[in-house]
Amino acid sequence: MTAETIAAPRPTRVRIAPSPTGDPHVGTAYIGLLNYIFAAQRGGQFVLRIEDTDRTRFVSTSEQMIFDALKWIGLTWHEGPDVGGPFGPYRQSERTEIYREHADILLANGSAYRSFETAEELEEMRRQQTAAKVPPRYNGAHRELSETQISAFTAEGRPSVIRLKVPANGSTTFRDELRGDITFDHTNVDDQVLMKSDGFPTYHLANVVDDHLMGISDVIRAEEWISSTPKHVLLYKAFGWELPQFWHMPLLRNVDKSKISKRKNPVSLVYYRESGYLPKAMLNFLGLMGGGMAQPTEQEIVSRGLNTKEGDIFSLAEMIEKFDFKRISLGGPVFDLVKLKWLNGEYLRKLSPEQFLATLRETIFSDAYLSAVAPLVQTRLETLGQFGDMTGFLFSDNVMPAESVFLPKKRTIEETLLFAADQLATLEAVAWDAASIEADLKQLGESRQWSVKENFMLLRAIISGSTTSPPLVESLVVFGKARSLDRMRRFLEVQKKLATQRR
RNA sequence: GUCCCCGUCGUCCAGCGGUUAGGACACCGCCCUUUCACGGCGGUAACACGGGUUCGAAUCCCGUCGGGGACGCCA
Repeated sequence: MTAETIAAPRPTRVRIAPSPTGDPHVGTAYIGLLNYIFAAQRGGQFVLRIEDTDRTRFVSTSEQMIFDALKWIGLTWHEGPDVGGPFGPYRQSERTEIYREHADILLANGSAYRSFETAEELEEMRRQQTAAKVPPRYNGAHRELSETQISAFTAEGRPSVIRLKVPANGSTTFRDELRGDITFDHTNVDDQVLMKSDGFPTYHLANVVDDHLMGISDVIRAEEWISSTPKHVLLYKAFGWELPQFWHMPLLRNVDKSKISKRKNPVSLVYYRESGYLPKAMLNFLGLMGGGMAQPTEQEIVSRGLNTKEGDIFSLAEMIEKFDFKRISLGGPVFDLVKLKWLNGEYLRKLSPEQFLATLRETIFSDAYLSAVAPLVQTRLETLGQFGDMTGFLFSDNVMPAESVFLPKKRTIEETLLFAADQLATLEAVAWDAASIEADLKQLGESRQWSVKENFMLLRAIISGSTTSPPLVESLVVFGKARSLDRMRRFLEVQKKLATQRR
């Protein structure tokens, strides 16, 4: 089969489909921006769909944070859970009946089958395959189950999943608009689970069904999806649906070129907002990633009297005007905080003194923030001038305690860093209120034989950079989860590096 | 390990068969300046390697090497 599908002209409709599993991610903003521009350039529609089919990772506050973060950088959408639209609902958890019906269609036409292995059995299978150095893949044991076997399993009450029946032979080729044809041999395409045993669909089914039902013409998503695209193509074909065009964007990277991750780089948009980055700078920076913007030529710079930096500084409107998807560079761009900061500084300097003051008052010196900080120190200070001394770490972007500050007397550096990592893991999982933080931290200390004093002093040092500070837990609450966790992660990364260097 | 994608200064981009390989960030130096920053000027720094194709290759083809991604009842 070939990828040549004569695409009937259809209206441009694109979407982003974030999962509400935590803080809104810079990658979501990046792909969101690209989709937004794509739609704007073609007079199309930009849809926001919430993919909340994994109830184990679901975070209830996440959806609203995603809306807020996208609006913060200046993106809006024509259809979505909050604004509605003709193709709703836009939350996958509200569409389960639709997926069930479509899974039944696949079952009926032989494109999918029921499989009754338990998660443990599958894990064991993968373990053995990995040990034998063969690619971990479903072994197909239940591909050809007879009706009587299926009835028997069902009668036993065994839970089942529905898997895609990938043809044993042949291959699937699809066209990536940036890369050209990409072919996967079917021996390398796994019988993907489509419906989980809890009745929810996996990404692959839900995504294809929704994209089709919502009339999505162009799927613009991150490169990490390339290897599952053949499964999606197989699904479109099994349903007899027209394929969308696929545009796989390069993946944002850490400094070491690996896929961007919170351990090595702040990735929460909440972090950037609360740390005082301007949304315009963030948007501009994301637009820089992967190219796409034609830089002004030497002649343009001269004739239009542009600054030479002009090539790197542009607005959303300019992006819509000039961004060219066919120009995108395929090498994964490093998310370089240093350059982001420079850009942010450029935007800050452009502000009039009045605007600058107003911006400070809306952001890091907002009434909301100050009124949360003030009670922490009111009883502790003797002059107002001490306010800055006591709360500096809550307004700072760069805190790193010396070893003499954070290292408990009777602990080695190794066990201290290990414990700090445990603190991080604990706080990552906790609801961000004083009682929960305190309880979980204390529980961790007990289980690791760390005294309350050692425990809280270490964290105090990491967060405040000092052994003296306003109350720790309250400070954490005020400082916010995104920034607190990031400070802890930076601490760990830096100290681990220093520790290895010493060895 | 298997499959797929990618490969121009440290980083982000420009370059689309003929350029002294260009710009920005970072770095270094000089100027401005009581300091720092801003600003101005200048500098260091790259076509991964090997074969082709061509009069001519960073640009086209193949291979090698390197990097990344995927391989979940996560998305």
